[in-house]
Amino acid sequence: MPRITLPDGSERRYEGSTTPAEVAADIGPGLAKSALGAIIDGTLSDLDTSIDADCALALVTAKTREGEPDANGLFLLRHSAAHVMAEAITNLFPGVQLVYGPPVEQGFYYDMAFPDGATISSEDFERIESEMKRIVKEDRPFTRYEMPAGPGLEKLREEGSKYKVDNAERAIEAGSTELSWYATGAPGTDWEDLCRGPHVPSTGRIGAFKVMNLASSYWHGDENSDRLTRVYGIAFADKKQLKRHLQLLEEAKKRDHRVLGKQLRLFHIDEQVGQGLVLWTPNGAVVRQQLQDFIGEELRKQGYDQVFTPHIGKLDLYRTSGHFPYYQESQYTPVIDRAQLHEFATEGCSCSDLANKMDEGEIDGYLLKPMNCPHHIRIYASEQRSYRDLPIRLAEFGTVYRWEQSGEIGGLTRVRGFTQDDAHLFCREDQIADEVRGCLSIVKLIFNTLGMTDYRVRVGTRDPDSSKYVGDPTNWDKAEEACRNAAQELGAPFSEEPGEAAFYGPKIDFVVKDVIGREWQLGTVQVDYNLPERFDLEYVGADNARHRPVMIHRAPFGSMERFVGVLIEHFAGAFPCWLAPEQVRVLPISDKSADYASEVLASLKTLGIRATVDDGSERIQAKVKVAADMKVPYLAVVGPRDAENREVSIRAFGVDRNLGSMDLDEFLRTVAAETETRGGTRLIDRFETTESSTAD
RNA sequence: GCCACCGUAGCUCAGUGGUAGAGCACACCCUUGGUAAGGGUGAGGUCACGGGUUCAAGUCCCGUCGGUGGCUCCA
Repeated sequence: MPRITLPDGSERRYEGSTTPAEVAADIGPGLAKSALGAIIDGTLSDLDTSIDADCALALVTAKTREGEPDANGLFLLRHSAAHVMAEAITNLFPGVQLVYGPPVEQGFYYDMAFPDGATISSEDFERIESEMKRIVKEDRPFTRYEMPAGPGLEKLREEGSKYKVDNAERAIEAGSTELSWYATGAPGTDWEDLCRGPHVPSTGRIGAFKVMNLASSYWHGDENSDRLTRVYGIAFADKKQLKRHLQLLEEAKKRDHRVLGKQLRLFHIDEQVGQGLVLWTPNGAVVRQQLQDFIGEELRKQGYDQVFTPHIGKLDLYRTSGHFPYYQESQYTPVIDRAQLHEFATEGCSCSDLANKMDEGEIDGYLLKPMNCPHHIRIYASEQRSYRDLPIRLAEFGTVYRWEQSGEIGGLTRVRGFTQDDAHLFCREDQIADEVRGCLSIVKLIFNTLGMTDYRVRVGTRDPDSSKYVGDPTNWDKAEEACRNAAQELGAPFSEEPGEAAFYGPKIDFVVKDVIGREWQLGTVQVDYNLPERFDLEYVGADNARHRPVMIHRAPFGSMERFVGVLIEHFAGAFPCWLAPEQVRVLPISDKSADYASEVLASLKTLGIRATVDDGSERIQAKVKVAADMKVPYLAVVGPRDAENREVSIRAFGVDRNLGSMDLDEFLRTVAAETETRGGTRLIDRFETTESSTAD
């Protein structure tokens, strides 16, 4: 006699076994109609799962009470939609082998292997969708059936589905004694798929869906294994939600830093220069420079020393650091002495001979630096260091070059040449905790100033079962503890990921999302026991003996390229006044106010404010529109009335009206103060406004 | 690197094997106006590049370069 506890605490008793569907029907016909699945003692389950014992039960519907899509409801819908899509594709493309089709954050996908010669393209999406519509319209029930592991495997082998056999074997290895299938309709006659479930009750419950795009993937994610075709789709409970989702995607496109980068002329990537090599145009250069000034100022306050180092270094340097031998495939090919190269050529040396000689150190070329640390290390090693000198903090906006795979490059977020806000701290063991904390305090300050609160922190610690790590385990424990504590103090969501430490030390990573939901690692703080060893670094201790310092690598924003890319999307291109390429645009009403306009402009420039004047012959409406398109924070409209009173009429980006006039000197002072305080005080706060963010 | 799609004016994009198009931007002229585009005229093209098929290619085929989405990778 199961006793069922509902989320509100109420209880229901049943004679013999029951199902969530029955419970839903008992609660009300509306719920019975809208229920998609159930959570039984915390496990998401089918609506017709039989309940024989006491349990806690929550029914899952497509929407929460607030009318938002329910995460579990979406999971069920999308998982089920994946089946429907797979059936549709199987019907349309005979011979397709199914691999794996889970729901994911942005919808669902199904991996499949097409028979030799067969291909699918986005032109097929419409056909697939019509076929899916047919299946949905038939409203066939998702029917689960189970078989013991042995016969189940036998069945799959007979069907010749290599990938499904593999899936089943993995499930059995993981402890399953039974395999389950879901038929869309009647087992034996209708389409079916090996699947753990759960699913919505019937295909008709999938209210709205769309096949989104195609991609390739590898079986087991292994590039040496079979290449699979992955078809992505999205599903919602109703058409309205789907429409909203597609609209949001459109909106997101407008925030895309690649789109805004062109529109606002922030940067340019040129085919003739090279893939993944960013040209910072004047507007973007302002944003970057402002950030660098900000970061640099904070670093000086925290006792960092600025250094500059060249873009290349001897190959041997990177042999010592280990970069060249271990990460060769992600570096640009070394630059080799012309005479030496010529000599080898006349000897008839082959390319592979050359590569070998390079590996073995018989050729000493130069490498475009993949990291800044070796140069900074040589600065540390250039003088005798005492324990009293530590910590030594060497900072540089250092440009590094990495040979990223061509398919991975794009926009500002993944490039081949980038400038890190890099620094290396050389310290004593007992200073690690303080130094790590110091690194994070800069991150916190800058993220707060920019209003970037939507980031998460990963703490990578070592895998206790592995022996790949260098350094003393008790020191590791201390360093990990320092990272953990510092991350916690930061106040952002953080996760500890055992096994994610580098072999040379634990690390803290900062991760943000872009407009299309992709996560990007920005900065990192890494404790390093390895490089000081490799370079035989030392300092003289209070005991007059030589000791090994510990290094901390830290680039809290990762690279200026990626960070500015993320920042463009964060602000949707509408930078706060202190960062904006153009802070103020002066708009004369007509030629009659041209003289006053140039006077205003000159005053702004004298104060170092980035300003321009729009002295075209357009009407003021057009000038306002054009300035709004460029997302200029403040517009100073000047006409005869303003000139007479030595005032300007102010308009701010995001506020769709004239804010009124202000005394010219006061305006100048206020904008200058806003710039100086990096938004600490703002001109706009002097007006009663409700800022809208949808001004474009 | 792999799979799919894409590359036409400065930008955003139409274009059915048969004369290269639009809007915006740009130049010039008219308009001198008070807060999200006044009006006119004009200039602007090796249709990414290289081959091929065809009487004829922006359009079809192959290759290269570049872009987009995903996979893999990211010290």
